[in-house]
Amino acid sequence: MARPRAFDHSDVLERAMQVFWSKGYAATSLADLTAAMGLSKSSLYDSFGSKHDLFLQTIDYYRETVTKRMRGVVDLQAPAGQVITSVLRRAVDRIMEPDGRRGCYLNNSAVEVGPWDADAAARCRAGMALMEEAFHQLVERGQREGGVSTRHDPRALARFLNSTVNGVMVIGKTNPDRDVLDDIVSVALRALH
Amino acid sequence: MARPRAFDHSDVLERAMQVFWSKGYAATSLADLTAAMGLSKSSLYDSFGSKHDLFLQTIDYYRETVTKRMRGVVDLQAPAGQVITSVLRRAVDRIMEPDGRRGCYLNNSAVEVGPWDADAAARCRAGMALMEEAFHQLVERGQREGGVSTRHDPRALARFLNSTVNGVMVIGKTNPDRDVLDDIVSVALRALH
DNA sequence: GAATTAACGGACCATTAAGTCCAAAACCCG
DNA sequence: CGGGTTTTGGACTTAATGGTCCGTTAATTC
Repeated sequence: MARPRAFDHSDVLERAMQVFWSKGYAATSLADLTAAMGLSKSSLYDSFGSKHDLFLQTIDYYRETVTKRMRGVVDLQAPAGQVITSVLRRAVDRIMEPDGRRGCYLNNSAVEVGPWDADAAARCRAGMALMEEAFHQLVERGQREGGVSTRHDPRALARFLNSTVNGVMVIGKTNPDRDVLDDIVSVALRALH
Repeated sequence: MARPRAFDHSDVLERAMQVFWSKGYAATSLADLTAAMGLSKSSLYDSFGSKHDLFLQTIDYYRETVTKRMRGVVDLQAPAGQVITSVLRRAVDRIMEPDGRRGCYLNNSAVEVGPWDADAAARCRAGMALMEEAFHQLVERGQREGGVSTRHDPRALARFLNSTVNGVMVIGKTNPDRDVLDDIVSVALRALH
């Protein structure tokens, strides 16, 4: 009866996110977006509303993908202490990759746009909460298994780990030096064991 | 013979920095700047070159004031371990103040503008290095005095502390909850002692 | 093949931004 | 007072930007 959707919605959303991620919200123009998404301006407005609406949708999209990935990590069979270690180490690895020093999307967005964009800020906060929650589950399991020190409240450790990841992201953004980031992670991990 | 400068250069620079700090670079318009600085557009361009030049100068200015403050902190008579503790705690206090959740100026600027502004990024990196250096001196002294664990290299601890401060800033920006920040600092301090 | 809907191209608009320029005014000091 | 400077106000330019609109084209189903 009619023409079906010719482009994959979440694929296009993903590409929009990549642009915002690389350039930031304000520095991204509609021309950048249409180029990256392979969409005409009219289609963009038809499907996503506006630049700002699109931006909010990319944050939601990011949160969902991260949620999925984190769920996979939390459900891993390995001892939770080791899982936490490898999560931190992989964060460092990713920063050292060519396109990795863009930092964390939630982090970037919250910093750039938070002060004047309550909608975006709320979404970022929700995303951060999910990260903390994932760490929380890992820490609880780690403490039961014995791989993680019980000197601290699991909630406190989860918050600390979340903060550490974000700290690494920020430091890595200004100074992507492997030795520096490894030092940070080493000390942080010491606090867990 | 002639009219002396009618405004205080660094005072005006300070105000410009406050605006950039609160709104970010891109979201700050010339109108915002002239209003806050109490200067006409012509004077602004005469004295500072351009919006972008002005921005770079505010980063330099910030670095200098922070350097001074940090030097004062490093030279404090109290045991270095206690000084470090109070530095972290004060960071949390400042975030809880009404205008404190703006985060760290270097941090914000690096995140927002770093990807496309090499000049600003370099200045931010230099500022971060100064912070790390201050922590380094404190840690070394703390280890000599016995208040800081010698299990880690002083450089590694300095980097860790610097990262922790930045992590706290970012978390505090998205979720300014005192309990969360206190948890982070408590765990981090445990790693030192 | 006709009806229906998705997507495009691109002209068009309104707004706002940064930046320039210059004549007038405010100011200080000899 | 008057000469030399600083600072101002505001008109003006230039160049993007986000956003709207609509006629056209393409794809799909009945």
